[in-house]
Amino acid sequence: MPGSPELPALLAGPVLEVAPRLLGAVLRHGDVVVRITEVEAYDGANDPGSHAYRGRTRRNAVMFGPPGHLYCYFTYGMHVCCNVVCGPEGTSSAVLVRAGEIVDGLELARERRPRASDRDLARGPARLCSALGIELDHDGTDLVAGPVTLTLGEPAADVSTGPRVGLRGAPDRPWRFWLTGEPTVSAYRPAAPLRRR
DNA sequence: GTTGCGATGCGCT
DNA sequence: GCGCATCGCAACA
Repeated sequence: MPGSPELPALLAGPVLEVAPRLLGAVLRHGDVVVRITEVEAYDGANDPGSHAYRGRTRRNAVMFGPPGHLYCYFTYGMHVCCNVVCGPEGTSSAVLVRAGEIVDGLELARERRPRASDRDLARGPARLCSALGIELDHDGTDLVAGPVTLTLGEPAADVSTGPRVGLRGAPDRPWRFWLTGEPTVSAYRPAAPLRRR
């Protein structure tokens, strides 16, 4: 099922305007469909918290490309997280998809995450990718053509904002957005200091 | 609900 | 080598 052809134009605006527009949008991969409930904005070269802050590398190359593509990365030795690339081509901003509600394909999502409650199936960026079956191979996916597709809805009516989760290197900016009152929004954890081994 | 900590491997300095 | 846009589990409140 292809996405809407006007998606890239809708995502080409400033990241702080695009990020809240993704709340309530629908991310689909095969039979599993997620309604996005929580995101974070990353402002490319201007943002010490962004993977693109120190310039282009092989890993972050997709962030520098056109909007409407998926940037996937591997972290903590075992997890995949995904972002929606936004802003005009040549800039490097993106929106991390942090959490969502499964709205279709519940059985398959449960198979992929057998120990999670339904509320936790896509509560957290790595959990969301796991439930959707998104892997590193999906880095660079065109979100109109698929296999992963994004469909925007109407702008959300009740949006909350706060500091981003788990960053050590960046000053706190209120660039996390979520649907107020949603039970599927991930619990806030401030960045933890390093522990000795 | 909270806090503490180990798992795990790649990207980058 | 060091650090990481995390998670699941155990223990506690």
